[in-house]
Amino acid sequence: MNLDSALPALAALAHPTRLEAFRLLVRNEPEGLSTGELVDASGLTQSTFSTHLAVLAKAGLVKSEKQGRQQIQRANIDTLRELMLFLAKDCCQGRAELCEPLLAELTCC
Amino acid sequence: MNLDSALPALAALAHPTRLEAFRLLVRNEPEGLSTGELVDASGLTQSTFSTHLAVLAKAGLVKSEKQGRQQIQRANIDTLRELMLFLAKDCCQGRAELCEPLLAELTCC
DNA sequence: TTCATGCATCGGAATTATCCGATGAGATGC
DNA sequence: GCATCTCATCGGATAATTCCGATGCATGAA
Repeated sequence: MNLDSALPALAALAHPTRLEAFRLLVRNEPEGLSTGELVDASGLTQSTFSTHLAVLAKAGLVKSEKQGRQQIQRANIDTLRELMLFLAKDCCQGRAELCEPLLAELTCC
Repeated sequence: MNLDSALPALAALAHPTRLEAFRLLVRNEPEGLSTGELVDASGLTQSTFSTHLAVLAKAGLVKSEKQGRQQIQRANIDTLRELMLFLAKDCCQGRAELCEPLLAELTCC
């Protein structure tokens, strides 16, 4: 993950509909949810939500898979991990004291 | 950090100029940099960069302090930590196996 | 074959973001 | 007082985002 791949990921998450959808998918790992279920949860139109989903997919945060005539969506935790590593990297280089509290709180969960 | 505070933070970082400025401030902790130095690094107009800085400040990612007639900007690592915790929380609840690789890579730095 | 379902994509309208130059406010130096 | 420096804010132009209904394209059922 570099600047060019972190920016689309951040932009994808910087929208209430997309952030909610992504978190919903994370909570539904590893089964995933169909696009229709996500549409219902969003309260938006099917076409509108479809474009949001495309943004998440283009950023690598969501992977989809055909299943009959449904499209099953799954969160890509690897991309989330890489994004967090990218954000944390600058803090940690040469000054671990900045990231230690972060690690302390992360390990508790 | 909840959804309403995470969204402005994500939106603030989802712009090349702001992400670069924030990372530059993180690397310059804890001294900080003046607004003018950040403007020079951005290559943008002073007024344009000032609005970007206001976005970062409003999201709580940057704190500023007067020093003479300069404004010293500093990264707020607490907000970054809270944002990362917010993003990681959903992965970890009930399924530590999703976040373990993340922690493993974070502890190495 | 025919019909219905699930989803992506197109066209267009409304909103928002981004950028710049110009101006204003506060602090410092002469 | 007066000029200068540093930065925030205003107006306005351009570009991007967001949203919806309509359409198209598969898949599965009748």
